[in-house]
Amino acid sequence: MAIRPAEQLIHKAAWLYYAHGLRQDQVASQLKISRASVAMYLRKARETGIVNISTSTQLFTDDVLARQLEDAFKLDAVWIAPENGHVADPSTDIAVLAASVFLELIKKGDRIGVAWGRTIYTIADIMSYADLQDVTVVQLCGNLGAPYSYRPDQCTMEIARRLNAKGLNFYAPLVLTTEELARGLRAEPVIREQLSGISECNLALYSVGTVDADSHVVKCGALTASEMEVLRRAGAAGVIAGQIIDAQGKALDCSYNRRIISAELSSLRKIEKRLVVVQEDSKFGPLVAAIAGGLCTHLVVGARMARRLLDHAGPAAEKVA
Amino acid sequence: MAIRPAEQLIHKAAWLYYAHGLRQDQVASQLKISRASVAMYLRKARETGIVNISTSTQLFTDDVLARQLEDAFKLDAVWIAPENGHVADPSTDIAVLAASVFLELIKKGDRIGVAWGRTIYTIADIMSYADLQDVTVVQLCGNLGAPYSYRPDQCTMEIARRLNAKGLNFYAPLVLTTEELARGLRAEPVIREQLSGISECNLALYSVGTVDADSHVVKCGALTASEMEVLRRAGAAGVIAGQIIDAQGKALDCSYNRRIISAELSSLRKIEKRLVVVQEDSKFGPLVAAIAGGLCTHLVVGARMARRLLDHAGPAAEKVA
DNA sequence: CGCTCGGTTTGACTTTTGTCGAGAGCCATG
DNA sequence: CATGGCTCTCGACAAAAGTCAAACCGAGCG
Repeated sequence: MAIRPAEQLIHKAAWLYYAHGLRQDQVASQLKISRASVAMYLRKARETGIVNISTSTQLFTDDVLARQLEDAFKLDAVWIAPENGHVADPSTDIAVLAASVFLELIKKGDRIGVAWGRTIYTIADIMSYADLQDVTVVQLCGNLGAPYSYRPDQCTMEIARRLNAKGLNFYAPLVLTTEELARGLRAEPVIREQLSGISECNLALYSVGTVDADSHVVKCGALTASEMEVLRRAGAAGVIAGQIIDAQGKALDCSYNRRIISAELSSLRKIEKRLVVVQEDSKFGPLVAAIAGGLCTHLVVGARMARRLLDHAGPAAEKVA
Repeated sequence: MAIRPAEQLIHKAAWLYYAHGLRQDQVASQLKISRASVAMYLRKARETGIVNISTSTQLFTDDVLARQLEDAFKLDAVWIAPENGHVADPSTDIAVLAASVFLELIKKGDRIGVAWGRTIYTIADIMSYADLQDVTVVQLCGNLGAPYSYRPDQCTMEIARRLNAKGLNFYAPLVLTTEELARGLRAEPVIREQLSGISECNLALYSVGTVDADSHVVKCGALTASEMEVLRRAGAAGVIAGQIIDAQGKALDCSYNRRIISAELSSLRKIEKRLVVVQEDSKFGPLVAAIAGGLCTHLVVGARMARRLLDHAGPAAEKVA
C-alpha cells in the first residue's frame, strides 16, 4: 500500500468527518477527491483504529446480578452478557462484550498478558482495531501445534495487530516430554526473561479450560484423555494458560505441570487486572477454581453462568446483596 | 424524559448497532420497535456519550513543527492545527483539535481544573459527550459576572455536563475591592478547601489572556483599561485563570493579584498535565510568558502561532531540531 | 515500446440512515 | 371524565453512505 500520502489523507478525512462533523461530500470537496474515496478512507480509518468507536459497557455492570457477584466473590468488576436467546449466537454475545471490556481496560503504555483458547481467539477476531501507543502484548504460555487456528502465538499476535501494539511471542513449546528438558528450557535467558516479565503486566486476558476429554490440552495432544482422567482423579479442576489447577486454584502437583513452559500462577496473581472470560457452561467448575485461586479480578460471563456462580456462593452471600 | 426504560433501550440499541455491527433495521426488529426509533436512540446514545467516537490526534503531533516546539520549550506534547485557510473558520479548527486532545488526556477517576475564557467555552461547546466515571471538574478561579456567556462557572459546568462528571464550582467572586476582604474570603473553609484541592488535579485546561484594553478582565469589568495600562507598564505580560503574570510567568506583585480568588500559580504547576490552548495570534506574548513560567506542559496552537514561537525560541533551538 | 499487474479513483447504482409531521398513549388538571 | 399538553412512536420521504465494476495510473518487465 502507498505509505505516506494515503495515511495522511485517511487521517485528514477521518478528522474532518468525525471530529468536525462534515458530511462525506463536504470532506470530498475539501480534499479534492471523490466522495467514494472518502467513504473508502473512512472505512480504512475505522479498520486501522484511527477512529475509535466504543460503546460503554456500563449497562452490563449495572446489573444487580453483577453487583452481587462482585460482592460474593470479591471481584473488582463483573460484566454479564444477557442470554435472552434472541441473538443468533449467544456465545458471540459474550465475546463481543469481552472485547469491549478488554479494550476499555487497556491504557496507553500497558503491558498485556494473553493466554489462548477458542474464547480468546474469538475475542481477538471480533475486537475492533485501536491505535494505542506503547502497548506490548505478551504471550503467557508456550506454544502448541494446535489442530485449530487458535494457537497461543496467534492469539497474541492477532490481539497485538488489532491494537497496533508490539507482540512478544514465546518461542518455546507449551509442554515437553521430560521435566529436565522443561527445567533447562526455562533456565534459557530468552525464556527466563519472558517468564519473569509476565508479572510486570498490568492486564491479563485469559479463559479457563476444562479437565475432561474435551479439554483443549487433550485435543491439542498435550495430554491423552486417559492421562487427563488420572489427573482429574488427582484433583485437577481446570486449566489456566495451559497449566492444571486444583479446586483451590493452586497448580496441581503433577508431572505435566512440571513439564510445561508457562506463566507461574504467582506471576499471574501479581498482574493488577486479571480479566477472565468464560463462554461455555461446562466451564463452571474450572471457573470456580480459578476464582478461588485469586486468578480473576475482572470477569465476563453469561447470565446463566452468573446465576450458577451466585447459587454456588450460597444463600449467605445472597443475603448480603 | 422517561427515566429508566428509555435509558435501557438506548444502551441496548447502541450496543447492538455499534458493538455487534447490526444494521438499524435489524436492531429495530430485535428490539421490536421501529427503525426510526432506533435512529433516534442512536443519536441520543452519541449525544450522551454512551458511545464514544474519537479520532486519533496523532496526525497533529506527528508534525515536525510540533516536535521542534516540544524540544525548544521542553513541553510534553504539542498539537498544531493546520491553518491552510481552506476551512471556513480557522479558529474553530483549533478548538475542535483542543477538544479532542482534552478528551484524550482524560482518564477515569481524574480531577480536572478548568479556567475560563472564550476559548475554553468554545471548546466546551463543541466537545463531544463522554461517559467518564468518577471524574470531577473543578473551577480554577472565582466568578465574574461577565457580559458574555462564558462565565467561569459556566465553563466548568458545561464541561462537567459533557463528561457526565461532577462539577465543583467556586462560590466566590474572582476579584474583590479590597485586599482584606480577599484575604478573609480565601480563609473561609469552603473556599480554602477548594483552593487547596486544586493542586490535586491531574489535568488542567486553560488559555491565556492578553493585557491590553481588549483583555477579558477589562471587558468584564475586573479592571479598567487605564488600570490595566498601569499594570502593563509594571510588567504585566498575560492573564492566567484571572491572574496577572509577568514575562517570566510569575504572579505580578500588584494590588489586583492580591484582591483575587483564584488558583495559586504554584498549585497549577503541581498539576501533572497543564493543557494550554491558544487561538488568537494576539496572545503570543502572554503564551510565551505562561510557558516561561512553567504553566504549560501540553499545548494546542495554530500553525502560525507555532512558527512564531519557534522563531522566538531562536536559531539555536532550531538547530537542535 | 507496449504490456500486464497492483493499486487507487471514480461515477452510477443500491442500500442504509436521518428527519419530519402525524398520530397514539399518558398523565395531570380543570 | 373530557381536555390539553407532553412525550414517545411510527411511516414515508429525502438525504447520505456504502458498493461495485470500470477506468485510470504508474512501475516494472519482456
